[in-house]
Amino acid sequence: MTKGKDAEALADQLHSAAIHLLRQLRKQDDAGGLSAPRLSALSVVVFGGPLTLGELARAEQVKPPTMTRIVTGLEKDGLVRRKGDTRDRRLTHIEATPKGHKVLAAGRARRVEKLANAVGQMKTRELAELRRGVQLVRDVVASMRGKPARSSEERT
Amino acid sequence: MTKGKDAEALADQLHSAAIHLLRQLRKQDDAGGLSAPRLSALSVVVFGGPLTLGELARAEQVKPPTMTRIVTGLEKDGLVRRKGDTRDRRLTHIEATPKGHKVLAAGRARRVEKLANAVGQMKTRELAELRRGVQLVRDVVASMRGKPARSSEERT
DNA sequence: ATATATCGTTAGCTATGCTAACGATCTCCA
DNA sequence: TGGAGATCGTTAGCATAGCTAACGATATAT
Repeated sequence: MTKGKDAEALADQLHSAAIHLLRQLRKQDDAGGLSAPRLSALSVVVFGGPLTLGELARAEQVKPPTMTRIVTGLEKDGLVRRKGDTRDRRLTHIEATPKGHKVLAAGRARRVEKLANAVGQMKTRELAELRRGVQLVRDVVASMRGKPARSSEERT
Repeated sequence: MTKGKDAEALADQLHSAAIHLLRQLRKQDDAGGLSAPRLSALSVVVFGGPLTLGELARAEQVKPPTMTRIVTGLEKDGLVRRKGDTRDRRLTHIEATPKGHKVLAAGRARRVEKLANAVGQMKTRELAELRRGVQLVRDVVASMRGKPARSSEERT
């Protein structure tokens, strides 16, 4: 079946493209003092309202200790705040500061500075195709996340 | 201009999708003892023939010290070999061992185990769209790599 | 009231990325 | 020919991110 071969080649290309894209974007992010994981977490907090640390960890698909450190870093930079919960005092709510909002906006502008240069020169048609491709990648990630991989045998 | 807004939103989604995709894939890679950077470097060596360390670093868009360590790790696992150059003894050529070839193949199979599960269930039409999207991402990365970002003012 | 479960943190490991500085080697030119 | 300067890979040292294991504080259920 050639469909399987296609999937295989596509997997590699997707993998490689993702790696190289992130390496490029990180250069921009670093310039603004925000690493990719921090930026991603901040973005969730800004748009997703206040969250507990555990929720944030799950959203970012990371273990709690890792999120603890990311949040600590963001807090040290004054981008988010920790707030205790009066009802359940085990919980820590994370919320974005005004500075967090500003920095996120600035960071996006900086990233887009480069991407817009490349993407802005694309034809409208290509833009639509790219958007479609991104959506498909999101679907793929979601379905990987949900179900465990079936073995070749089961897949028959 | 709505095109710019589109590009901005698309940049974020692309960024986020790349991060989450790699997080998923890394789980599989780790199972085989190969992290994403090592796998990527090994892949270049296997398919790109013997390379010097510097060439490999440039191919992977990484600084030489970083590549030194990645290669050291791969070498310790018996996946690549360092070979001196008789003419220019400053150079170190990196070549894949038979085991390197085998492990690369196995690693790809493992990744595809999951991706194929998701991708294999896609309609042929969606497969084509995804492939197109990946190609566009590669183009975007390439054009980011080539030219420095022009400022908003210059872009007019 | 006590046992169990949950939440976030700390401690400690490995890996990736960087810059700075160095030793070895090559190249070029006086 | 010989010395200055460039190039290559490595080492050293720093920061970040990911993990597991173990713990203290708090909630919940029996």
